[in-house]
Amino acid sequence: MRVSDKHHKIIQAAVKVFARKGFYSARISDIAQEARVADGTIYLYFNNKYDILITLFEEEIGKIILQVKQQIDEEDDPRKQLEIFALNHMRLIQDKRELSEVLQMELRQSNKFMREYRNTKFIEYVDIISKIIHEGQDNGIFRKEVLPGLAKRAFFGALDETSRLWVLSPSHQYTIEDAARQISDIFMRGINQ
Amino acid sequence: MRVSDKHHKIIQAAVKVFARKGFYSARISDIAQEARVADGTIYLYFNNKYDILITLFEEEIGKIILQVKQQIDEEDDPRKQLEIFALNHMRLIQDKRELSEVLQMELRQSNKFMREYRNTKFIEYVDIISKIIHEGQDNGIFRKEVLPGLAKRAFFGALDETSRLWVLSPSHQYTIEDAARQISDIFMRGINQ
Amino acid sequence: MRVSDKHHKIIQAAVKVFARKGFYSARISDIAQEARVADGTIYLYFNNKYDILITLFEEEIGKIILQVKQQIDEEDDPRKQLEIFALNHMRLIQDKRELSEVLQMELRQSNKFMREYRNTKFIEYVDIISKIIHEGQDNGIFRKEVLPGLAKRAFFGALDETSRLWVLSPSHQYTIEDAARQISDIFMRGINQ
Amino acid sequence: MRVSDKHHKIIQAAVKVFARKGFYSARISDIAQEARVADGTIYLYFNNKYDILITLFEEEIGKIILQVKQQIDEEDDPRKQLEIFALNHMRLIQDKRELSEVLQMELRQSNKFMREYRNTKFIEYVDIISKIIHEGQDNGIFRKEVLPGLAKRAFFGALDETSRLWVLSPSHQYTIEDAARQISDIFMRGINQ
DNA sequence: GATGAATGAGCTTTCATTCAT
DNA sequence: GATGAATGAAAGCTCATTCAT
Repeated sequence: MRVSDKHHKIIQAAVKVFARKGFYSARISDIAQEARVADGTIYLYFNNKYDILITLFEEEIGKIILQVKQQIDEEDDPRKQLEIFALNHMRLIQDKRELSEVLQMELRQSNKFMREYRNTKFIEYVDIISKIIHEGQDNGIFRKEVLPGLAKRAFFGALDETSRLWVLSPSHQYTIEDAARQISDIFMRGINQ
Repeated sequence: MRVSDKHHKIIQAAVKVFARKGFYSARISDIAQEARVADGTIYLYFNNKYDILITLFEEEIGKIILQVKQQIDEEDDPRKQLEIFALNHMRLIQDKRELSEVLQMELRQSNKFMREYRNTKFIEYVDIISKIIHEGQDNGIFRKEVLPGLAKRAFFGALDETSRLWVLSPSHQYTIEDAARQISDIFMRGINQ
Repeated sequence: MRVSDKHHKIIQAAVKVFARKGFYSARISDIAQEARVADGTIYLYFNNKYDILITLFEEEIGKIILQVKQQIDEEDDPRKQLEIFALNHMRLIQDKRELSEVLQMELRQSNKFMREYRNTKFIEYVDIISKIIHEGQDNGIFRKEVLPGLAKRAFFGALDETSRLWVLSPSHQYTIEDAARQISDIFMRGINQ
Repeated sequence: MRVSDKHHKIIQAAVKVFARKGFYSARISDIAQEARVADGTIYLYFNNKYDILITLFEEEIGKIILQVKQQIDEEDDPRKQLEIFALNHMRLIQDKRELSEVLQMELRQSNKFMREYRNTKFIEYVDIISKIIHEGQDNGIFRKEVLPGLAKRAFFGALDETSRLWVLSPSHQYTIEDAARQISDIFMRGINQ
C-alpha cells in the first residue's frame, strides 16, 4: 500500500462527508467509515479535524490551479483567457460537485480557525484573473481605469454565486457552460477598451 | 421595558457573537452574556439556537429590502438604479459590518437546517436586481439576450465577493463606494445595448 | 372567592396532570395551565412541587378513609366489612381513575423526598383492614394464627394489583365489582376459621 | 476484559443507583461513577438513560423467571408450586434487595416511556401463577369458578405489597419466609375445592 | 393576592481525541 | 502502522422557583 493511499482515501471521504453534512456536523467517525479506516487512523495522517479541511483545500485547489494555468497558457488573447477561466471554473462545479460545495461553503467560514488560516492557494487561484486583466490592459485591450484587484473579485464572485445557485437548484434553465459564456461576455464588454 | 426589547437585544447580541465566532462556535451563554440576560431567557423568545439565526436573517434582511426599495423607487433610470443598489449594498457592509459578516457566512451553510430553510427574504433582495434589468430591457437600454435571472446572480456575486474581501482585509486601497461604482459601471457596460 | 378555592383547583389540576405525565414529567406550568392560574400562584398555596403531591395524598386519602369508615361502621359482620372495603376500593378506582393512578404510582416512589415522608394517611387506610381482621379473630370468625399486620398487606396488595391492571387495560373481561367480590371471597375463605 | 463486562458493570451500577435515588433523580454520572467508567462509556452500551432501565428489567427478570420455572418444574402438586413461587419471590426480595426495589418502583411508573413499553417479561413472570392455578383446576384441586387471570394478580399483589413493606421497614416481626408461607396458605385455602 | 417574565442551576448527550493492544 | 473502546469536557435546553409589578 502506497504511503499516500490512506491519506488520499481520507481526503476523498472528507470531501463527501463535508459536502453532505458541512464541516461542523460531520463527525470524524463519519469520515472514517466513508474511508473504511478506523477513527484513530485518521489521526496518523492529520493533526485534527480542522487539519483535514485545510489539507483538503490546499491539495485540491492546487490541482485545479495547475489545470487552469495550463489551459490558459495555451491561449494568448486575454479575452479568450477569461472565457477559459470561466468555463473551467464552471465545469469544475459540475464535475466535482461535492468538492465544489465544500470549497464554497467552508471557505467562507470565519471561525477562529479560519481567521488564522490565510488561504494562499485560493488567493493564487483568483490571482490568475487579475493577471489576465493586467495583461489585457498592457496590450490595450482592457480599459486602464479598471482596477485588476477589484475586477478579479467581481469576476470570481459573479462565477461563484452563479455556480452556487446551480449547485443548490434541482433544475436548470440553461447549461452551466452557457452561464460561463454569458458571464464572461458581460464582463469582457464591461472592461473592454 | 418594551415587549420587543429583549427580543431585539438578543438579536443584536447574536449578530455580534455570530460575527465573532461563527454560528457553530457561538455558545448560547455567549449570546446571553452579550445581551445581559440569562441563558434561559433566550428560550422565551426563540425556540432554539438555529431559530435565532433564521429570525436574524428574516428581520434584518427585511429592513434592508425596505430601505433599498425606497431609494430605487425614487430613481427612474435602470442604470442609476443598479448603481444605487450597489452603493446601498456596499454601504451596508461598511455600516453594519458584523451583520454583513453573519449574513455572508451563515447564509452559505449547507447543514441539514439550512437545506430545509428556503431563504425567501434573500431571494426577494436579489430579485430587486433582476427587476431592474428586466425594466432596462423593456426600455431598450439593456441587451435582450442577457438573462435577468443569471445576471442578477452575477451582479450580486460580484458585489458580495468584493465586499467579503473588504470586510476581511485590514487595509483598503479604495473606498467601498468606489468599488460599488466601478462594479456597477463594469456591469452596466456589459449589459448595455 | 373562597380561600380554599384556588387550593382545591390546583390539587384537582395536579391530579389530572400527574395522572397523565407522572410526577417527574409534570411541569408546574402544566398544572398552572390546567388550573387556569399563573405559575407563581401555585407557590402562594404550596411550598414546592413535591408539597403538591404530599398535600394531594393527605387530603384525598383523607376523604376516602372517612367514606369507607362510615360504610363499614354500618355493618357488623367482619366478612361483610371486608367485602365492603374491597368494593369501595375498587369503585374508587373506577370513579376516580386519575386520582387512583396518581396514588398507585407515586406512592411507590422512593426518592429522597418519599423516604422522608411517612405516609400516615395511607397507613391509616390500610389499617382499616387489620382492624376488621382483628375483630373477626376476637369473634372467632377468622383463624387466630393469621397475622393481621401481614394479612392486611396481602389483602390490600391483592386489590391494588388487580385494580392497577384494570386501570391500564383498555378492555376487561369482568366488572371491577366482580373482581372485588372474588378477591374478598378468596381472602375470606383463606382466613376463615 | 470480556465483551459483556462493561455492560454488566453498568447494569449493576444502575440497579444500585436507581434503588438509592429512583430513576428520575439518578444521574448518568452517578451510574458512571458507581460503575467506574466515564459518562460517555455508558452511551457505548445503551442508547439512553431509559434504555438502561428497560435492559435491566428484561435481563434481570429473565434470570428470575428461569430460576423459578426450574424449581416449580421439580414439583407436581400445584399447592406446593404456589408456595415455591411465593418463597422464591420473597427470598428474591431479601437477597436482591436493591434489584427488587427498582423492579417494584419503576415498574409502576407511567410516564410516556413506560406507557409505550409493554413489559412482556413481567407478564411472563406473573403468568407462571395463572398456569399453576389452571393446572390445579384441571386436577380438581382448585375451585373452577376462580378466574386464573384475576387470581394471579391477587396472589402476586399480595406478595408484592407485603414484600414492599418488608423492604421499607427497618425491623420485622416475622421472617420473610413465614410471610411467604402464610400468604400462600391463605391463598390456597381461598381457592381450594 | 395574582401574575408571568426572568432566572440559572442542572442534566443528558455528543464527539474529537487518546492510547493500550 | 492500525484499531476502536474509552474518555470527559462541553453545551443546548428545561423548568422549578422567584419577585417586581
